[in-house]
Amino acid sequence: MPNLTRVIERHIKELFDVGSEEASVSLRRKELAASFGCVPSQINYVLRKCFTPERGYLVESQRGEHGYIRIVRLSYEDPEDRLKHVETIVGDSLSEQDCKRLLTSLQERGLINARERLIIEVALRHADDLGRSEFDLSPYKRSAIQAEMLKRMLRGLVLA
Amino acid sequence: MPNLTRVIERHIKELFDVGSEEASVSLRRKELAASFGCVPSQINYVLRKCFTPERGYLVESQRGEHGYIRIVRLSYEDPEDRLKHVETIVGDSLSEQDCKRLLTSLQERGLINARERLIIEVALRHADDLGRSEFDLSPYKRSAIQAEMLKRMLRGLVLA
DNA sequence: AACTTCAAGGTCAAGGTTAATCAATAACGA
DNA sequence: TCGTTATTGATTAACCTTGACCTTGAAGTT
Repeated sequence: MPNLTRVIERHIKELFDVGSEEASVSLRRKELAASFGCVPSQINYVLRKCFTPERGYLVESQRGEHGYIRIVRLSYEDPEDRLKHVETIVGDSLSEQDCKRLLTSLQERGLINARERLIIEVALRHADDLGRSEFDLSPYKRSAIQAEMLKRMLRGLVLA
Repeated sequence: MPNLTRVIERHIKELFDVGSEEASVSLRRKELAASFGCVPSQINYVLRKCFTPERGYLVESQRGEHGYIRIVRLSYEDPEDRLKHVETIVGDSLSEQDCKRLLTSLQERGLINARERLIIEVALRHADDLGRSEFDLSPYKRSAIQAEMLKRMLRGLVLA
């Protein structure tokens, strides 16, 4: 028997499929857990593990009576290859120059637009600022952090 | 039967819509409560929960005879005002919850879209991850870093 | 003007319901 | 075996609803 987390992940993804065009699904944590015979917090584990922004999902929830968990999908599944492509380009560390070149290239190919690029550049710059002035990190370490951050941001986006 | 709070929230928001661009609506607590068959303090709960500054609203009221409650929808017309509003709400540090509320509100008003929100959340998450697991920062410090990063990311977007 | 009335709205805490978190443990895979 | 991933359950936090009690302020009364 495959592990429960995978089963639940697949089940949730199927909920998206039946709604074909549906970009979000709602569920009740307690019921879902009951239907899989597991403890409710198992659902949180699956969400934290598989339905992250980095994978193109946003999760919102409500407690109390009429509580729910809603999962919004912003991208279609299984663009693993494109994803790999991005990771290869970014690598483990990249210079400011490389970063700019990459973003320009993505923008030219229509994978991101000007506003999206702006957010990304601001975030990376801030991380770099902090790394230098607050934590006194080496240039290499800072560029490694930027690379990781860039990959995460692109992961969720490039899929769509 | 969806929960009462949501129903009342939606009802109040519709009052804004019918007034087409009206910046505020007035209502009487007792009457509104009666029309929904609930206790008057339920109205206060809805106001406290749904019509807060981070969601883009202000509430003022008058007691005594001829009392009333007025709900003002903050104007997002002027870019400078929007920026000021964002900076006020974010401040030096803000909870995960307030962050989500602000982003939701900005998204509802069309100031950011889902993809933009996704990048923002990824960047904040990554900063938080790093702060915790790599640099062992206190929760307050992490939230301060996230606040600064959020303000920077929104600055360019909100002014556009 | 000072006082009283009383019709508004405000506050708070209790009680029930549901989701999130976290740390400990178990299971798995290299 | 060792490190990662999965699972669990106890605790915590968030949400909704209600109702008892408090505060304010306009209008009437003296």
